[in-house]
Amino acid sequence: MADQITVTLPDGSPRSLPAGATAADLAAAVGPRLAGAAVAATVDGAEVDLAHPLHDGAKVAILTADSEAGRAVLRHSTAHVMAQAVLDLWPGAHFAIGPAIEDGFYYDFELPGGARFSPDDLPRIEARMREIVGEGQSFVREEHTIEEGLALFRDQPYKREIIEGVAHPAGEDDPGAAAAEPAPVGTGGISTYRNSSGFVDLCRGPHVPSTDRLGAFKLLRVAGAYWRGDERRPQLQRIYGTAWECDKALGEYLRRLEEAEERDHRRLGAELDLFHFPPELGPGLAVFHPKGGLVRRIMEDYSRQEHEAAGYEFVYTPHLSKAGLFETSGHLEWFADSMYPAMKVEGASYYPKPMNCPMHALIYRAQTRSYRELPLRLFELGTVYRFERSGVLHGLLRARGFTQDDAHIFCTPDQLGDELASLLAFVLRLLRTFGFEEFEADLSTRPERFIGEPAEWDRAEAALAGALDRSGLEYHLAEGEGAYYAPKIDVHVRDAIGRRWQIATLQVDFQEPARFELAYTGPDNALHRPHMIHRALFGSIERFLGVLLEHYAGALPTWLCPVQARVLPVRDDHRAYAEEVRSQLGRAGLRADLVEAGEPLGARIRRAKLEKVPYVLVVGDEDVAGGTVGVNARGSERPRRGVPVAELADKVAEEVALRRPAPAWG
RNA sequence: GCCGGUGUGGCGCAGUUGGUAGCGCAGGCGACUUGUAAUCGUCAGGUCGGGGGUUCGAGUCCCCCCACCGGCUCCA
Repeated sequence: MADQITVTLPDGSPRSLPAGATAADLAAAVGPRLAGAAVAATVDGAEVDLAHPLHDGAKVAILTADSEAGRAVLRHSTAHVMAQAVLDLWPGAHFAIGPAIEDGFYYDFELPGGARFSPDDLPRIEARMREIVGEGQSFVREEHTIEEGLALFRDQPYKREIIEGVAHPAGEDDPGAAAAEPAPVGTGGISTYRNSSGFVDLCRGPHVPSTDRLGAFKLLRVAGAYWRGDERRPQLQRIYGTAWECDKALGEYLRRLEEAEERDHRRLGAELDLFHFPPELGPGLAVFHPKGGLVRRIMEDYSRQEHEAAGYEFVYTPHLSKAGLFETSGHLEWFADSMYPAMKVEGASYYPKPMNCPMHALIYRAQTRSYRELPLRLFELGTVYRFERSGVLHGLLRARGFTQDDAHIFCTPDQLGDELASLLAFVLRLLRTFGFEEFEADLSTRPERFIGEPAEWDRAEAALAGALDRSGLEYHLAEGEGAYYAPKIDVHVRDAIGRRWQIATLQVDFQEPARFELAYTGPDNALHRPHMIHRALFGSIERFLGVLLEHYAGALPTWLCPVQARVLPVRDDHRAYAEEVRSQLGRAGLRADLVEAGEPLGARIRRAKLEKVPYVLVVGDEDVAGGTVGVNARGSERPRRGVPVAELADKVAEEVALRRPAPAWG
């Protein structure tokens, strides 16, 4: 009826438009710059194409390419163009799903005749994509019935399967389906996008109006990926790519990838002579060299010190156990495939332990316990062995042998809340000491397969949630992600370049105490079942060191450095003074070494820098005369000359004592 | 485990259409004695991840295995 409609912009201001106006019209009405940057829109919170007609009273926001939501549209559209290119180049190829992901996109394909992509195919596909982009093909949305959709994709089994899923929502039978790509519209129909060349893809949208809006993209790698994430289903060929709003943003992203590569802890571990994985030992088994051993020992000593202060008692348990222990705990029933197989000795089966908890339960059970002893906190740097599948190993971050800073807290139901709250505080304090500032937690709840009673799980989950609420820590609910015996809180950190690492874990277990028949005598003189908290703060020492190396790009805080200072005499005749400086630093509790004047000073400085030594100390004529050193601190612009040795020693010793994350003079 | 890729002296790399392995760094030795990211010379070091095959002859072609890398699946 009315010729005009009124819509509301994100800032709350109303805007009148002719009836039938689209989101693109709105963008144009606001201004040419917005019209140029627009890639899609949201109407009442739902994402739509720019060609979407607006209704009266709609709340509309224009999505631009430089926002996260806008980039997601861009990436999704780029994925479609990639699919179009692949289907052009491999007639008869099947295509499956192609969503936007963080920093990019992928699309899964199945090539005719079981063919596979090779890395050489990526440039060919990219070239075809650039042609499509150059042609400025429009994305045209169409709505179809299920029947029409099935007919349209008669040669595309994966698309048909998705459509069937829309027709008959499987719900809980098919959890993987919706995860990767949102269902292509809900109720009884599907939507597609047709490019002007005739390429049609099943898709919920929205898309950019035309392929000419794309261009800052690059295909990165090919990989195998199971259809619907199910390893019993066919494995498809996945191509990963990245796409950005402009070449500059693309370039910055590619540089970030290079930077991440330079931070690779496996590479740093070799360069800094910290550890390696000898093939003779087998996959996933590391040895620590003297320097790596030193870093590790400092970490472990610090951990022990903090645990002692927090009321933990130290225990030691063996690496092996007879099978019965892991039958009692349930590990053999649940994780036998991920355990090293048994060795048979004297008619018994012995397994390397995959966890420490059953042994700690035995220590608890070694005597009758009174409520007065609780909470009982048993701590161990316990080395465990897990037979991880060969394809998942990843340096120290995923190894087959590793050491947990593991503890089990046995407590009464009344004590649970306070224990959990103080544990969360403990974790954050520890992680801050190691230079992490941003934390996120996941609360993982009862999985589909579990032991025990749902009511117990509910109580355990409530205890964890309560502790999180008290801590003020931001957290996400990870439903069904708990361990088979307990719900858990996983604490993640963000590293220096924004990557998220899972570090600590904290689990409330009502099951193992029952399986091991643990008990304590209460004030009522009756037997009660204790609760058991499993917790590891570093998680794995090895893994945590790997994360630290990536976080600091190998430039560890001074307190953790194997060599904290290196003294370099300018000439041989400064050697005696240099030795005096070195030993003075040693007396101040610092780890300092000395490199003689066998090669030019510049070369020695360069080597020290490559080894990321925090303080390079040069001593020459002036220093011998004045009792000073030249201080070249890691990360500083220029060296300082003439610093009194005592002053330097004090400053660095203080930095170490305070465990500062970077050289004080940096 | 699955898909793809890679595997040459401690490390980083070169090795044309198959004809019996090179370079840089690191290391040893010698010289140089040096004020803030690579001094010069010299020596030594590999049979080319392992095994099998094709060939007169294989680092270079084929097969099997192993390890590593990138993903997928998994992660108590």
